Formats: sequence, C-alpha cells, structure tokens
Amino acid sequence: MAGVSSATVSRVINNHPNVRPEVRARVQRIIAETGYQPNAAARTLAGQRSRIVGLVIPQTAHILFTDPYFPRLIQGVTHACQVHDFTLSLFLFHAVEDEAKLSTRILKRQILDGVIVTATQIGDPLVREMLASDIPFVLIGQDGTEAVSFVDADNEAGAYTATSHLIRLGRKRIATITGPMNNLAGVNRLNGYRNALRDRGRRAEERLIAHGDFTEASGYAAMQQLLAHHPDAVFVASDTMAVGALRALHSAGLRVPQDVAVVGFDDLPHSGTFNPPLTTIRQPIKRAGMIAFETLLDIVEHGLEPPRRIILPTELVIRQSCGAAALS
Amino acid sequence: MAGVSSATVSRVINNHPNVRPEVRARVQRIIAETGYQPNAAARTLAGQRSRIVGLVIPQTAHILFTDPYFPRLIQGVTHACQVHDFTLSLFLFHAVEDEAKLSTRILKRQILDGVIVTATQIGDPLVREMLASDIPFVLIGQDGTEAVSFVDADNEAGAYTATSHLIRLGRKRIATITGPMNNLAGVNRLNGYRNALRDRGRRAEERLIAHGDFTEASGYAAMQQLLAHHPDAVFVASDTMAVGALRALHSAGLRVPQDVAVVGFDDLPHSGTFNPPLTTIRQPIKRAGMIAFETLLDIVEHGLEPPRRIILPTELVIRQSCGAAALS
DNA sequence: ATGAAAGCGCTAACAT
DNA sequence: ATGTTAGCGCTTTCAT
Repeated sequence: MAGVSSATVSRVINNHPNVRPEVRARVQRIIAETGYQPNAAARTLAGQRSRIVGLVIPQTAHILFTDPYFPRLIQGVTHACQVHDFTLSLFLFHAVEDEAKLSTRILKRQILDGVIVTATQIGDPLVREMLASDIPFVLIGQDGTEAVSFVDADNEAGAYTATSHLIRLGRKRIATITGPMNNLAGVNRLNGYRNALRDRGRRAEERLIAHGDFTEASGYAAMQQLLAHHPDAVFVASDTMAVGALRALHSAGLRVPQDVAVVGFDDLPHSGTFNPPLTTIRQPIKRAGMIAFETLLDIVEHGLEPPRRIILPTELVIRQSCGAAALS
Repeated sequence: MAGVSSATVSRVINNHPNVRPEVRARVQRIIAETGYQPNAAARTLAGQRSRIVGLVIPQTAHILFTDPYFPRLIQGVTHACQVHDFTLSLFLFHAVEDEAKLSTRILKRQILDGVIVTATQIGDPLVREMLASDIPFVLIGQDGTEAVSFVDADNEAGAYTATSHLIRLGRKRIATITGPMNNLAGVNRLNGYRNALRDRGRRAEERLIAHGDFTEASGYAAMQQLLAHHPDAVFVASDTMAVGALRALHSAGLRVPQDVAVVGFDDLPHSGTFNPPLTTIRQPIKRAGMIAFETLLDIVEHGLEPPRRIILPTELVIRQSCGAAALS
C-alpha cells in the first residue's frame, strides 16, 4: 500500500477523474516500481468486462485454414487487440460437433466481451446462435443475414474490375472459377463477373463458369474442366485457386498470359512470386481484421444498434499473368 | 436452485466424490435443463486455475507467420485445447517492443495457466523472461537452454536422412540451403547434412552451403547464389524455401530433378502439388502442437520438474523432385 | 477527493 | 454426504 485505500488505487488504474494529481502520481510510481498488475479474473468478476474477445473460425473453414488468408487476418486482429490492450482467444472448430459447444462453453461462461466470426456460409447456424445469445459480435464477410454487423471486402466490385480488365485487354472467351456458392463472397464475385460482361453487351456463357471451393485442388480441377471450352482468359475467385489453375494450364502446355490470361483475387503474400507473377484483386485482409476488432469494440462500448455494415475497397494489382504488362 | 446448496452444485460440477449419486443426477438434470454454465471469471478467482493457455509467437516469426507451418501448429494446439476443455489465447508479436509487454500484461495478470512458445531463436530473451516468472511453459522447438521443457522434431536425423537419400541416388555435388543460424532447427538441419556427407567419406564444401531464413525469397536468393557452383542436388531446410529454390532453378532453365535434385523439409500441405511434387522430410507439425499442449497440461498439474524433453521422429516422403521415382 | 464496505460467483476448509 | 462460511482481488456505490 502506498498510503491510500484500494479504492483509490482502482481509480488511478481506471483513470477515474476524482483523484488528486499528486496522489495519482505517487500511486503510479509505486505501481511502476513494484510491477504491480491487477488480477484479470478479479477485474472481470467485479467489473463485468474481461477484455478478451474471441475469434471464431467455423468448421467449414477447416480445410482452408492453411491458406495464407487466415494468418493475415489473425495478424490484423491481434494487432488491434495489442493496441487496445485486449487478449484474443482463438476458437477453431475441427468438426461440426465442436460447434455445438460454442454456445455452452464459449458464450455462456461470460469470458468474452465479444466475438469476431469469419468465413461463414450463407445462413450459418453459428450466426443464428450468436444472434440468440445477444453477445456483441461482428462478422468478417457476410452470411446474408440482415441486421448483423460485418466487415467485408467489396467482392462484387473487385470481380467486376478484374473481368473488365480482361475485356479491355481484348480477351474474347473469358471464363471464371468461382468460390463455393454457399458463401456470399463466392456468389458476389460471380455476380461481379457476370455484370462486367453484361455491361459490355456480352452474355456469360455457362460453360465458361466452373465452381471451386477456394482450395488449390479445386482450382486445378475447375481449370481442367474449363480447358475443354478453350477460354483465352480466366478470372479466378481466389489466389489459392489460381495456383491450382496455373498448374493445370502448365500441365496442358498452355502459356500464361499468351494463351490464357489469369487474374486472381486476394493478393496473398506470395502471389507476386507465382509463375508468372499473378495479376490479382487486392483486398485488405489485415486491415479487415483490425477494423473488425475496432467495430466490435465500438459495439461492446456503445451498444448493438444500429448494425455496422462496413465494406472495404479492393484494387487491381497488375503483374504478369494478365498480359497487360507485355502490352505497355 | 435444485434443493441443494451451492457447495453441492460445485461438487457435482467438479466431480468431487462426496455426493450421493441420486443428488448428483438431480443436479445434473437441472444443469442440463437450465443450460447453466459456471462463470469462468469467478472460478478462476476462487480456484486459481483459468483453463486458459497462451500460444506465444515471437516477433522474429512475424515474417514467417503466413507460412502454412503456423496454421498447422495452431490446429494441433486448438484441437488439444478443445479436447481438454481449455481455451487458447494467441499472442502474436508484431514488433520487438511488444515483447516487453509479455511479462507485465500477460504473465503477471495471472490469466494463463501456462504458455506454449514457438519459433524461438537461440537464447531467446523471451525464454529467459518466462523462466524468471516461473509460469509453466513449453517450447515448440528448442532455444538451446537446458532445463527447459520442449517438443521438437528430430531435425538432425531428418536432414541426415534427406542428404543420405541424395547421396544414395548418386548425386555428387550436393548443396544445402540452410535455415537461419540463430535458430536451433536451422543449425541442427545443417549438422544433419554435414554428418551424412562425413559418414560417407565426403567433406561438406562450404561453397555449397547457402544460408536462408526460412522465407521463400531467401530460398530463391540462396539458390541463385549456389548456381555458380553447379550443384546437382540440394537439400533445402524448409519447404517454403524450396518453393523459392524451385523458382530460381526454373528461371535458370534447369530441370528438376534431371539437372538438380531437390529435397525439402516440413511436408507442408501443398508440397505435394509443387512443380515437380516435392520430395521432403515430413515432420508432424500438428501433432507437435497437440503434444506441446498435453505436456504443458502435465506440467501445470504435476509440477515443473523434471523438464520434459520430447523429440518427434521425421520421415522421408519421396515424390518427384529428387529423381528417385524415375529410377524405380 | 478519499475511505469503508458490499458484492461479483465461485471454491474449499470446516462443521455437522 | 451436505450445508455454512470465509475468502479469491477487484470495482463501485455510499458516506464523509
């Protein structure tokens, strides 16, 4: 004790106004000298705030988890946590059964001030559960539910830009490899592709649309399937699938970009080192993670209403795989 | 209330023996019906156990964090946490300054029952700090400190196997791209390489040893450097660096495995889809994460002494890049 | 501006 | 085998 009551120490730590500056300074000195840190459990119990948020990654994302997308996202969220002196807890579901534990183990124990949920499918039961529990939460990406706060990239605009770019380069048979159709990012990127063609008086040919699931293997399979219809360009809805597509193209002896131009989506850390370096739509993954946290914090502190709906811009990053570099 | 005191409820929840079976059943029924979950903060405060462990990833690993190695590891740790009803908190350091917060923010607040630390450098100050704080912790990998519990792959044996394999295939000028020399995995893999050559009466040529830092870019640079000395094989100390090495080889117009055989280390999820598919040393990354957690749990429950030192076996996975497949 | 005291929801030691 | 009670270390009224 530094000559004051524990109540005063508490006021100092929590920056309450009613403390004489000189007392405050003295207490702070003692804190620094002794290396005192308040016990987190006691604060949580007394104050009803844990300063812990959860990052929930559903089972559907399990196979995607080694994709560099998630590390980037985690970097963003942890960085924001760091800045605001929050702790991040990770909930990674390995099987569908695990998700049943979400409500009991995670939500009802009141350890979390809020939750960030990522990579949901359309109408994800996880989201319904969260909604029912009235815990503050924000989605990264959308699940199609109205009145849910989210941070998302402008998937449709990004896909539109990518496809327009290929049209502008004079490509005639522009195919696409989509994401999963039970995922709104997958759907929106396909919409962007369709709209870009439509706005230039072309109709999307169904044979030039192949579905993937955001994995590299699915990109490979989808590209092989498209080959039969001789595309001269392909917009791939994720960079990871683009890796697979490039492999399929190489195996078939086709040159990129001369025979087939390729544009991806994501701009992952290694996309610039693909062979050839990948032209792609950059989405600010790390920033999305940071903004998701900050939005969540705002909700925790100022209430759930109205739902925050944040859409982040994307940009076209031109490298070699689209053939534009060769022209200029 | 189900007709009993809170103490009895507590006994039921914590599986204390002294409860009549019929009372226990009744209480459990009520718990199930009401969906009651004990408040985690109160339990922690009263019981001195939080059932939360931390996973600490130092700043030195920041640039490596998008490597699929970390997701695998995280999958292992979260899976084990799931099974034992623990929660995982992630501490990812973005800058050296952040690490200063480890002790104050993380260790002294007593939120964590224990900590798993990964990817340390030799003599990492982080480890010294943990040691000083007497919190239970285990390393994934080693930092060279004696009397510290760790789980590690048998890096030296793995590298020895890889190099021996290349020798057996008749390669004469076997180079290596190493990991960083301030990292014990890097050092041990180099030792394995040297020993394999020595045991077959060869001397490692210093010109055929190029240093990398486990990033793809460093693998590319190191391979370019080695090219001047005309290796006919190269053991690359990580699959991610092998991607870079393969790129350098392709750019130089060399064929893999005909001109240069390549063997990697890790067996990351995508290593089988490289061009050509990569022969590599598989280390059980996910399992290392699980075992690290279980070892930590053992330490938390049964004390720090003696330090657990666990070394996991590796295995050679033969694919196309080493040229063995072509021979058989 | 500060201190005293109640209480957050549990666990554990002590009675019975 | 079960209930009673005293904390765990804070925050937050309520006095002063």
